[in-house]
Amino acid sequence: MDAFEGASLSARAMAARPAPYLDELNPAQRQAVETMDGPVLMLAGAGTGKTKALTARIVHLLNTGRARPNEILAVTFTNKAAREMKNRVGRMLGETVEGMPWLGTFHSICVKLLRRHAELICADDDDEDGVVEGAPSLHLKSNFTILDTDDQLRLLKQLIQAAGIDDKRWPARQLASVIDAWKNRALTPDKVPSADANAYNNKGVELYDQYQRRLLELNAVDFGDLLLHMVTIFQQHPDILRKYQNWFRYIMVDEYQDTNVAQYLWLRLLAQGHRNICCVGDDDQSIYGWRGAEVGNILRFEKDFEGAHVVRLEQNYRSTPHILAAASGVIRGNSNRLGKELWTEAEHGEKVRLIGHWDGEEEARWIGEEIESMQRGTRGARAMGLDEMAILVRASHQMRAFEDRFLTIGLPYRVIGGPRFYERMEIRDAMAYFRIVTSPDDDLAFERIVNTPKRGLGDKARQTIQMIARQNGVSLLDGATLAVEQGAIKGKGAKALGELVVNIARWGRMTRATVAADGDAVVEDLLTPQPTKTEVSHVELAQIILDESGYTGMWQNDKTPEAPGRLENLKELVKALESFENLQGFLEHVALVMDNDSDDGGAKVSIMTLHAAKGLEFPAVFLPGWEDGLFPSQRSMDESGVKGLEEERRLAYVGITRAEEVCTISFAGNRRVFGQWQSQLPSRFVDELPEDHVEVLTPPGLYGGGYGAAAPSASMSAGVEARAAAADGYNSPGWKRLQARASERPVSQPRESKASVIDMQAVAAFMIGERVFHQKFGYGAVIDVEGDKVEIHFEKAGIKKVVSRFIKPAAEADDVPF
DNA sequence: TGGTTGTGCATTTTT
DNA sequence: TGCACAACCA
Repeated sequence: MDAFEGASLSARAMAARPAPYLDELNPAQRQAVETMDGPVLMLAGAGTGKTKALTARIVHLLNTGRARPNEILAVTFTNKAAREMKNRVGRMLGETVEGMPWLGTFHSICVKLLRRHAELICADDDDEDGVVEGAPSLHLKSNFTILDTDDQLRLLKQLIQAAGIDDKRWPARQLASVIDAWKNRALTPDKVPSADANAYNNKGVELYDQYQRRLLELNAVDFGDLLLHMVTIFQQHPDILRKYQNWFRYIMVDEYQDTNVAQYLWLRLLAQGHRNICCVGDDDQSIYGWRGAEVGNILRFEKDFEGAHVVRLEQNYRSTPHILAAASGVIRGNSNRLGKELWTEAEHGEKVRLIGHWDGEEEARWIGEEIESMQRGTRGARAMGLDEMAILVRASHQMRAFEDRFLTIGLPYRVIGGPRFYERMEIRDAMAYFRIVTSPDDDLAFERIVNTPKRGLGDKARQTIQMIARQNGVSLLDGATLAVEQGAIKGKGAKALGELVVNIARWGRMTRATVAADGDAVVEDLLTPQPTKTEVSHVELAQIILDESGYTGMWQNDKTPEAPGRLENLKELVKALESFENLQGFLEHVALVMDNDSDDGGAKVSIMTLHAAKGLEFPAVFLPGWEDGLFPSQRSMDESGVKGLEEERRLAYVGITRAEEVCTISFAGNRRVFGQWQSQLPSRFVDELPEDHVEVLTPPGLYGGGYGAAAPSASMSAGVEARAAAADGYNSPGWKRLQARASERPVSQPRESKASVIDMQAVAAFMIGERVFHQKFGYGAVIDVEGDKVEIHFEKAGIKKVVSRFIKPAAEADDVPF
């Protein structure tokens, strides 16, 4: 079956004349839709109807007969966005959406393409004259498996060990991220610039090379390869590139600000011919710099594609003026922008609300109650449903506080973007079973399941299998068979392994039987007698595999609290099989298609990270945890400096602009970090909120009432006055002044408070260069002061960041000069 | 082999 | 604080 075949809706779409969808657009949107030839950059702010415009453009292309559905390449970043766009196109056309095979994520499209050309990826392919001795040159095969992060780590770990590198000092995940970054920048091992060569203890490139070779041996690719391989193929095979350039007559890219170098190259190669490329994006919403996205791509679009039309979408249909103004105020702090001013016709609306809390738990408690009262309609103009509210956090560990709280008060919630369904351990185990059954060469799958459930096969047994397999040049599964036959493995393990091998072979036969039955054997079925034993559907077979292998049993006997959930997931997995023809088809699609959108009814509050919230909108949004170090994240600032800070600010912008009616920002004075209580300063972004559009709320509990003793722990129990002081400092309009004072005051001052009392005002009482003493780290010199955190170069312990109340001026600690 | 205990470290963000 | 991994013991 060729994906290039025409699609059913094309004929009708092309015949259609009227274009009612155009009437629904505003002038800017309409311009973006009707500028059909040549490069177009649609600069679309948050909530300006860019998806609508993009969809209309697709429909218009079809409607005017400029392209057939399968000649349009439309790329999104998430499966969800792709699905949504398909649905919208279908709705606009009043047709089903089967006909847009090239609407999808970068990854899903590249999988399709790469399966057609996999054999072009090989080792040592440019050497014509016999280089390889003995070893046949390796080619990728079209049935390659896609490595997930876990497999990738396992593989790298093996390589690191083989290279004799101390895994503790250079963990595999570090190598993984180095390689990942290279792939994002479209750097194959031979192209890694020498400036990067010292990455990973100078062994980075070498290991990268070995890793790629190993992947080829395993007939596998990782996420980055999907794109990178396609770029390589396009670069090395102009004829193939030309074929696709001609085929994809129109190219559309959503969220262009998030493209990395590899994606950018890929797109540029494809668009080179006709240059009918339309990119949509918002430089202010570029929040994936950390995984290689280059805001530069959107900033230099006009240079890349000369004569590009730039259309600005600036009318916002989503939020109230106050919310919009607050977001604009924050994003104004960034310097490198294309510049857009969003405006709205909406008039009324609440100001953005700001509230400070004593600690993270109180914050969760307050938000919980606020949600309940909004639900009842006691607060604000109308009663809201739970699914109209969302809590957006910076880092996923912040979710815990809310989950705890909501569980105790019985507030239904849903966490979006947790570990994806197919990434869960049990799902991957089950998939590994399916994989080894359908393709016995899959060594990764074999490794994963040999001893799951426990079969008494430990490290030694596995090494033996490895060895035998390598000696005979066969797969691990065959190696295991040999090992059993030769008696290389003894005892319980041998028996269990023997059974496993036999079972896998048997299931494999059953699979092939079901494939045949599902296939085109209708006529033959009438002629040949029914194959008696093979009358199982692939769904039943999957169940049989899981049951007979003992995998289901393993979880049934497991008494940990997660076990029932895992069994539930397995059931779901088996159910998901129903929509596929056979196991093989399922395996090909699952990794890229399945997500955990389990819409198990009932209105629920959504909890998610800011990243996961991009593209979504909610009437009411809570943005907790606006504290320096948490948001903006310390790490982001440490690693990428101003660039990092600007990305954090864009994240703040994304957060605020998710809100339609009510936006509530909050921060806590104290937070538990690694089980330690730490005092926090409000985020610098809080200061950047324009005062006229913000209402500062007073937290409950300030006047003695409210929540009783919320003292976080005995040692830190601060007593009423400190608490009141904290709350007062933050929530009277003085919160801004307090911060100003703190930052103006890197001067050494005698501090009055004792360390046992939390005093918000006791911040930053040290001077840069001052010699200080710390109980644990000893003596050191102050390098930097930031809020109440002081960065110190300790003589013994190196550079550390310490909360100021844990250090003393060196003179106080010890008068003896050094 | 497999289970247990102990240590050290960690929290961004994900197709 | 809690998880992951390593060393240890049965």
